[in-house]
Amino acid sequence: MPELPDVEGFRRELADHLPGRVVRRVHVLDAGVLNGITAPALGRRLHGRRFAAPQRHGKWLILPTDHGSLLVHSGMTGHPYYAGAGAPPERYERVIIELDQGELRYSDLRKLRGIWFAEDGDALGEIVGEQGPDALSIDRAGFVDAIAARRGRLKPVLTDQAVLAGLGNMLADEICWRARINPANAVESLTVDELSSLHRSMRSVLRTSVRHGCIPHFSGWITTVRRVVSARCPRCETPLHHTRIGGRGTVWCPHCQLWRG
DNA sequence: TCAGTTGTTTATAT
DNA sequence: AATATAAACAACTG
Repeated sequence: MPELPDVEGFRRELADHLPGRVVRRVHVLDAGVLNGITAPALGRRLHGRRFAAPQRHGKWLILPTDHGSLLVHSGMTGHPYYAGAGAPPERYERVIIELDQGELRYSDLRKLRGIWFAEDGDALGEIVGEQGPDALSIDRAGFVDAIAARRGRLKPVLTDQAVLAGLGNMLADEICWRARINPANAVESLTVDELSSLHRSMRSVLRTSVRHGCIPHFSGWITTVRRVVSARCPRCETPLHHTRIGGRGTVWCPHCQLWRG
């Protein structure tokens, strides 16, 4: 599930509870979510540390303390959250960090990504890898700069975190559909107007999604019907096409989003 | 039983 | 150097 809007929702929730909290004890229920650090070492690093305000870049959640940062990438199924002490556990709880008030928890069904610890900014940069500008805050000129220098098909470029950080498979389809551009079109083929339209669609889709903490299931959104068999375009009723672009399931309207290679 | 899945990395090929 | 593809990671669901 987690793309930029979900992670921003996690950040918002933690921002209400985490700043100022001090780590009392770390319980690693499943070390499979830890990366580059053992459970005892994580306990030593975090013990007594005080959390500051949580931050986000793309799909990365950054939880700074007074010495080093906890980094969380939720993969497809991860959920970092704050819980009052004694709150019932989620189904796939993996880590519980006891605080002086309440707990910071991480649950994750599939464990595709997980948790890292960065001692400093250099370590953080190594862990998150090359990241483009955050999709939520980029302006039109920055968007065009990031996208237009690339070649290849539009969708894989939009979802490349080194180009633009935060967009995932579903957001990319929603944005392309909103902008009436085929996700398989070559980036080189995009006109100035189409790039502007893409940026406008991205802003609009992100703003609404961030407000909801996820891509909303509204009628009039293509995401809502992407898994429905024989689904039709919410705009023109043409049967939607399903294909695979860049190895990912992709849905688009053959009438609204003309293909030109 | 088998295909598919909202994310990313790695290896291999073009 | 960039881009494309497939497989792998893990644990489900239909």
